[in-house]
Amino acid sequence: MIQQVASGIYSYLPLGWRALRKIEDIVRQEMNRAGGQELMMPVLQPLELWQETGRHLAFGKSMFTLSDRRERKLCLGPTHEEVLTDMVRRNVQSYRDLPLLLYQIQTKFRDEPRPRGGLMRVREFTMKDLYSLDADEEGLDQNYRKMIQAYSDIYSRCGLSSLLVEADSGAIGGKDSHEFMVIADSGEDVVIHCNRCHYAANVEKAQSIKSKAADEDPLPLEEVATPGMKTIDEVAGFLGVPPSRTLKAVFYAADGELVFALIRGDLEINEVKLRNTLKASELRLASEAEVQGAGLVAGSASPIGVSGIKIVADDSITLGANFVAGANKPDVHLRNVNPRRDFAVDLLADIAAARAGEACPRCGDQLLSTRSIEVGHIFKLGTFLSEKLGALFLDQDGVSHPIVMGCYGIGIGRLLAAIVELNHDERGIMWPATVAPYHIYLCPLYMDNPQVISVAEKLYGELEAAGWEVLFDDRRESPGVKFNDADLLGLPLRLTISPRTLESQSVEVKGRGQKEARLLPLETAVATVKELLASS
RNA sequence: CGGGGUGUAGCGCAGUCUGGUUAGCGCGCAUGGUUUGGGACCAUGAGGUCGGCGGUUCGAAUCCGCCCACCCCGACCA
Repeated sequence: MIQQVASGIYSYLPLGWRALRKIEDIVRQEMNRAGGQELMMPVLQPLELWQETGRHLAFGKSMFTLSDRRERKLCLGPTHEEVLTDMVRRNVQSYRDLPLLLYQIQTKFRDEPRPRGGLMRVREFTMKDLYSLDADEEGLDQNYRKMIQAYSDIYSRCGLSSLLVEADSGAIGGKDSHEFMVIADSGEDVVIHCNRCHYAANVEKAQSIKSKAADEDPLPLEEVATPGMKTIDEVAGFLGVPPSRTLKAVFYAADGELVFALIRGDLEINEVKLRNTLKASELRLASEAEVQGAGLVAGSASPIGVSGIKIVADDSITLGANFVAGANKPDVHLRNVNPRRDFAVDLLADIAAARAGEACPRCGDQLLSTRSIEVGHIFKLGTFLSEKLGALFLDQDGVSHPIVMGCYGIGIGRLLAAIVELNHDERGIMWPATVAPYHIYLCPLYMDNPQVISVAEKLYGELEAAGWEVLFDDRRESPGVKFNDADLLGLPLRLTISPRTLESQSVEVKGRGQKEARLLPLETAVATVKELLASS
C-alpha cells in the first residue's frame, strides 16, 4: 500500500494510491456539491507573504524554508491561507463577488517535530483545503454549517462515523473552530464529551465545572515547616489537607519570558489554554536554571512576595480559601493563603485541563473521555487575515470592509489511515466498497486449466463492462496463497473460479467480512455482484 | 529539543559482551521438477560498503571516538 522513504515521508504504491484517489473523488464531489470551486495553488510560496501576516512566527520551525538562486526566501506551504488571500485581494472588489467557496487538493509540507503512526502524522501530505469568503458573519455562519454537513457526508461515505467537537484553533488562528474526530484507541487525540447533552471538545479546549474547595472565612497567614516536602501529594499528605486545599506553581517559558502559572493543587494545567491566555507562540516548561535564576524555590515556590514575573492563575484559585502554598523558602510552606488578600495575579483565566469524571460545563452531568483520530478541522477565521493582507470589498453603500473568511481542511492520507485503522481484522484490511482500490478480487484457481482461464477472462470482461473495478489474480499460486492475499488486500468481494465451480457452471462469491462463500450461477453472477456490492 | 532503543542480503533476525577460518538462519527471489480449495515440497543458484568516517590491533561486524539514519515515549497538528 505505502512505503516509507524517510521519516514522515511516504510513497504510495499502486493499491494505496488507488484508495487515496477514491477518497479524493468523494471529497471533491462533496465540495462541488456544496458549491465549492476547485483551483490549484503553488506549494512553493514567497516568504514575504507570510511575513505580511506574521504567521511564519506561529508556524516557526514547522515551516520548510529555502532560498532561490537570487537568495529570495521561499517556503514550502504548510497551508494556503496567505496565497489564497493574496489571490482574493487582487480579484474580489465588490460584495457582488461574494460569497465564494474555493478549494484545492494539494500537497502540504510541515516539518513535524515527531512524525508518527505511519500516515497519521507525516511531513508531506495531501490536504483538501477549502476557503469560504463572505461579506459578513451571517454568511460565514451559513457556509460553516454547510461545510459541517459536507464533512459529515464525506466521512459516512468513507464508512466512518464522525464526531464533531469543539477545538483550539492553534497556529491557523481565528476564533471559532471544530474538529471532526473518529473514535479509535490508537488515536493521538483525546475528546472530552458528555453523553447527556452531547457537549464534546478536544481536551485542548474542553472545559468543566470546577468544584468549590472550601467556603470559609480567611484565617491569618501562618508558616509551617515541611522538611523535604516538594510535590503537592507530599505536602498535602504531610499537612493532612486534600490537594484541593493547596496551590500548585508551575513555571513556563513563553516566547522566552518566564511565567509563573498557578493552579489549585487537585487540577492540572492545560498548556494550550495557557499559551492562548498568554498569546504566546512558543510555550515550554522552564528549566531549573531559569527558575533558580528568577529567585524562585522549586517545590516551595510562592506567589506571595515575588516580583518581576508574570503570574497567571487558573480561576480555580478563587474557588476556595485558606490554601496551603509555598513560602519561597526551602522546606517551608504557608497555611491560610488567600488570593487577593495575600497576592495579586496578572492574569486570571481558565487554564485547567478538563478531565473525565468532572462535571459537564453545559449540563453538569459527568464528562467522559475517548481517544480519537482527527480527520478534519474547520475554522472561522473572521477578518484577521483579510485585514492583514488588505483583502477588502465594497458594500452596497460603497464602504470598504475586510472579507470574512473561514477555512476547512481534511488530510486525505490521514483519512485513509483512519479508514484502515477502523476497518481491519487479524487477516488484513476490510475496505468499505466506496474507497476500496478495486471492487472485486477475481481469483481463478488451477491456472493450468484452460477452461478456468477462459471463463475467468470472460467474467473479467463482463464485470469491467458493467463498471466494476476488478483485480485479476493471474498468478500461478496455490489456493491458500491466493485466499490469504485476498484477505490481506481486503477488497469487498472475492470471486473464485475453479474446475470445481465450473462443474455446476458457477462462480464462488465471498464478501470480505463473511465467513462462508456461496455459489452463483455464471450467467447471473454479474447482476448479483451489483446487489452484493450495494449492500456492503 | 529531552529521555530510551535499533542499524548485519529485498524483509525479519542471530552473531558483538569474551576481536581470530570463507559472516550465518528463516522468509522472499531465480532456474528445473513434483504439487495445488486456506500461507506445498525437492534440487540448484543469485544476492552483503556488517549505517558512515576515523582510531586501537598482526587481525575489527565485534573494542574506542565522532557523525548519520530510523523507531518508541514526551512538548506540535490535517
